[in-house]
Amino acid sequence: MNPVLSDQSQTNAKTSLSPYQAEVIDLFVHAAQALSIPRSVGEIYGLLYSLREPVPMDDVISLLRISKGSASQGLRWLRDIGAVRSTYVNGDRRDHYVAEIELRRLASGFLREKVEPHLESGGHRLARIESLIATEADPEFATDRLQKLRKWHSLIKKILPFVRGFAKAGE
Amino acid sequence: MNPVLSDQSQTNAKTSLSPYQAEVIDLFVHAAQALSIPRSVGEIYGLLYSLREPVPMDDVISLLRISKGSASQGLRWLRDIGAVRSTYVNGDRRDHYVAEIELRRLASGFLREKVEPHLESGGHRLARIESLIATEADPEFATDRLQKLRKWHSLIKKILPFVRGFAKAGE
DNA sequence: GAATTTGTTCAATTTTTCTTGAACAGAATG
DNA sequence: CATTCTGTTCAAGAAAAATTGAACAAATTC
Repeated sequence: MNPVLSDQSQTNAKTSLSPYQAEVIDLFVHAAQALSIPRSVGEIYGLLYSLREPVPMDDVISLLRISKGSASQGLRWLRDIGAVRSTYVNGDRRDHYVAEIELRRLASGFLREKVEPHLESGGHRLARIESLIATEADPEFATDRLQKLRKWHSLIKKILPFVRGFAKAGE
Repeated sequence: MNPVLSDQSQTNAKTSLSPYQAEVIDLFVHAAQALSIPRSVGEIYGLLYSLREPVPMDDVISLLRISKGSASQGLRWLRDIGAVRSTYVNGDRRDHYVAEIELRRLASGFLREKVEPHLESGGHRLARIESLIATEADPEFATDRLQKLRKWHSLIKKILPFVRGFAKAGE
């Protein structure tokens, strides 16, 4: 029998992964690297993705052999973007986590938390650039470039809701 | 007169930025950080974006005060995704660089070089996961999750051309 | 064809980011 | 109310990524 799925009491955390699980985790670790997301975050999400049942942080720690700190921070990161949610499990006071598997949720949480703030600050920077154009030797050229930047900025803002919508349509 | 735009011979590289240029560079440095692109790459692109005339690598080095190695690697990175192109300048045998300012080009070069390879390798990983499902204790559940991964994969592949198209439409 | 100019490469270093684990705070238990 | 359990925080250490600069190769000049 697969040791990962065997019955274990609350005090004996699970400690080994099936080959299938290892491969799923590997997939998410690579995806995380592609998006410059910490490896441990990819591992945790991959683990939860491979599991049917909610698991407590202790299992995340023992199965992935990562530290308590990493597990706690990684789960927080995932909760913040809505990629993971915690669930009540009868008779166990610890939080138990499950992966959120709707791409739409992942994408929109990621965009909201990790992309939109940058667009926000980009808007302020554009305003500052504008205020400096007057001091420039070739204000006409500078103005033209600023216009183009503004166009990019608004274009990207328009793409975001669409990406969300696409993810929704695909569910 | 703005020292950056003053006449200087080929042997006297430019050494100072206008406030406007500094601000444009700052914008791109932050954008680069958001995309996890090296700071120096953002600086170089920002500098070229702020300039009307093509400049040689020497000017990139002296204006940004970065090393020859960084400038060379950064320009290569930008050339690879098509964000920068080199231009012939009469009477000077050095390469001169200009920023490519069409968002469409930037986006599609970036997707081609930095995103698609990951999707490619993701396809292989999905196949490997499939081959391991048989060994799993709960193959039904595993199959279901694999299906969802495949859906994500193909959805993302469908979004890419669209993002390109959007960028094009906005020019 | 020697000397100079231009640009690349890569090992060493610096900087940044991630991870660890111990200390801590709050909640639950007995 | 002392003890245990659960989870967070953060300073220190480890790992990863970016930057530097010197060595090199190739092209150009004289």
